[in-house]
Amino acid sequence: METKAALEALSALSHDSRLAAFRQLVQAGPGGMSVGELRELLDLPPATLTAHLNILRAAALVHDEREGRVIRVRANYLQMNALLAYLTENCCEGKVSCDPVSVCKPSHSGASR
Amino acid sequence: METKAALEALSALSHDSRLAAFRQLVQAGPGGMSVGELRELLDLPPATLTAHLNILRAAALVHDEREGRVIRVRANYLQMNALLAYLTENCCEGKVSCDPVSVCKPSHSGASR
DNA sequence: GACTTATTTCGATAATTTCGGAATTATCGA
DNA sequence: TCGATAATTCCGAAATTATCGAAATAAGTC
Repeated sequence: METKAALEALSALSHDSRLAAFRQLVQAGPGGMSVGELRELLDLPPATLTAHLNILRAAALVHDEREGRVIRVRANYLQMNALLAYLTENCCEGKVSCDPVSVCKPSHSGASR
Repeated sequence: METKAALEALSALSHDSRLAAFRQLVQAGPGGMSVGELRELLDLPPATLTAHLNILRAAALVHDEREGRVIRVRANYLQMNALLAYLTENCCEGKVSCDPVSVCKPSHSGASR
């Protein structure tokens, strides 16, 4: 991951509602959630939620898939892990335990609902 | 770590110069760097760098210590790890490999230059 | 004390981000 | 095709954040 992408991901996450949304999705796992479920949980006006989702999307922190009238959103674990790795890169002059971060993977890639 | 602190850390890191500064410090290890060294590396006017450092300080992402005329700044690895842990908390409904993050520790706490 | 270097605070201007109502697009079922 | 539901785009006022010169503070040297 290069700096630009990391910055985009970090600014995306540096907002109350977006951080909450992302964490909900991370905890929801590979099944993700619909925009509507998210909207209800976070209690935001639709336009506001969409604006936030667009920022998370642009940062590639979430994925989208339309399922009929509903849009299903999922956390992008690869991008999340890439961000964590970026932050800790070459940590401590390489002298200490600084393995490349490997934290969370979606169970089987492409798992559906 | 609670949400408020995580948010503060994320916004602190979501800026070009601050991210660069923090990563320099992470890579510098427990020895840290002086504000002056940082200023030269990042090529920023003193007032601007101080403003950024104040934000990283408020977020507890860095520590300070005055050494004579110089101020030595160090990355706060505990806070960094807490942030990573916060982001991945309860990842994937606990179904997959989601161990609490443990990424980087300062070699011996309190090591001085 | 006078001088030098290191860093911070102040404060004013400039740039960016946030919010959300209203209008719009997409999909489905009848 | 019509009506309902889901989600998005548009856009501009309000709030927040960034930038940095100039003045101030801190510490060391002579």
